[in-house]
Amino acid sequence: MSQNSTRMFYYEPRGYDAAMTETGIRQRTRKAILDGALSVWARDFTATLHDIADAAEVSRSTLHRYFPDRQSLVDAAKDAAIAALEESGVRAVSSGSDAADQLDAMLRATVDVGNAVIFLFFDPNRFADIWEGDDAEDAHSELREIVTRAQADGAVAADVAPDWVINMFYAVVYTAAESVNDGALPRHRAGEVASRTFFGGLGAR
Amino acid sequence: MSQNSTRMFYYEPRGYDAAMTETGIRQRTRKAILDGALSVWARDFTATLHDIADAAEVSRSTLHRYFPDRQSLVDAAKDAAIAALEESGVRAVSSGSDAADQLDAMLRATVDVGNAVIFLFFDPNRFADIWEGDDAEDAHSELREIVTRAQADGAVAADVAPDWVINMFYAVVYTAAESVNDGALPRHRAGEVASRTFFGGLGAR
DNA sequence: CGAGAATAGGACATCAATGTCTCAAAATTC
DNA sequence: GAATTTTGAGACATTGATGTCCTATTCTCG
Repeated sequence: MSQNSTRMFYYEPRGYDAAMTETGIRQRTRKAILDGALSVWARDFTATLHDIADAAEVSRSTLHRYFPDRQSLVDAAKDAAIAALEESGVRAVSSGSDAADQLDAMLRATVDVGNAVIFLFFDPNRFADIWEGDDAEDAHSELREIVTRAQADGAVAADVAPDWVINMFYAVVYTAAESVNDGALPRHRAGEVASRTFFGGLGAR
Repeated sequence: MSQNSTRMFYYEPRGYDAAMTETGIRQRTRKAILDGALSVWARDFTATLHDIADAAEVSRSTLHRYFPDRQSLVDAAKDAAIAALEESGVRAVSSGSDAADQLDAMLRATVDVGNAVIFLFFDPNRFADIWEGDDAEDAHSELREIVTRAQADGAVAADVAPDWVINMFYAVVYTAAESVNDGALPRHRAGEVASRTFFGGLGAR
């Protein structure tokens, strides 16, 4: 036929298990896009795929090669956020048995994935389908258990409700994440600053 | 010229002071559109002008006749929300001098304008330009003063921080407003239910 | 270096939301 | 009930986001 004699492979997006069998480069690109989506959408969920491609320092073509349509990127970002959050929780809890240490580790770990937290929880309607039933309770039960124990140990003020501590926990995470996004706070100092603020305000004197 | 002999007036939108010099009908239509915008945008700020026209039971033409573009409706809705909120606060404070009565009245009044609260405050980035400086503090200072006085009177639990009470105040308002929007709670019972829940949880035993 | 892998960039079609305009019908008022 | 006001409905142009496709260029790794 009239085909050119040179090779004409234009590399197509992979199938569902793409993330499993990808080369190192593609894994890094995929991660960059997901990170960009998380940080941009955490601040404004109406942001454009163009905005996300920019944030990920990738062309829009490349973005579409990895995530054919908007929804698939939303789903992947959601999964990535949940995975990051769970991983950070596990890491923190296994940092020792002392409640105060665990709480501190959990705060720093959560600040590290602050964008994931904001992306997932900021707008209750965004992923309302996921949090129905007891899932919302379960998500916080581990943190609540640690907080209660820390209060019993005298490491955290016991004259406020655990819920108040938990609300403060997330308030600090939110503020830290926004400051990092704004560039007002260097990422490597975020955990330390958040911890200092949290315990300086709530730690037993 | 070639003009038809019959009258050809197609009534145009009015100028900036339209709301001042309007007839009763137009005032009611304008209010219906603003109410629709508030209730729809409180739940989802990305909602379409079509959605708002539907909610207001008005055609899209009519909506555009009153608010030429999206931004002008957003601005008008914002102004209406602020006015409603301030008016409800004034009404509640002047309901007596007893702190508990004032707090109860303020809660019921705020539930009445729940959509305005959600529309204005739900997404801190939405109207970030308004709340810069001390305005955010001032907006809550009156409520905080009443709460503190109610705690001193023994009408509200004093072993929690005033901020926690204020957070609960808005949490109850949010929940009530959403329930009314969902149809799960009749509007005329919202104030009563909110008040009962709020004081049943926080009132001194 | 050279083949294969990956990306950038842009042309293009599509779609949904926005905004404009016109006319007919309904509602209101006198 | 006639004049005036107001609305509903739809046709239309515009715009921005999305999604597809093709090609040249760059990168990576043996």
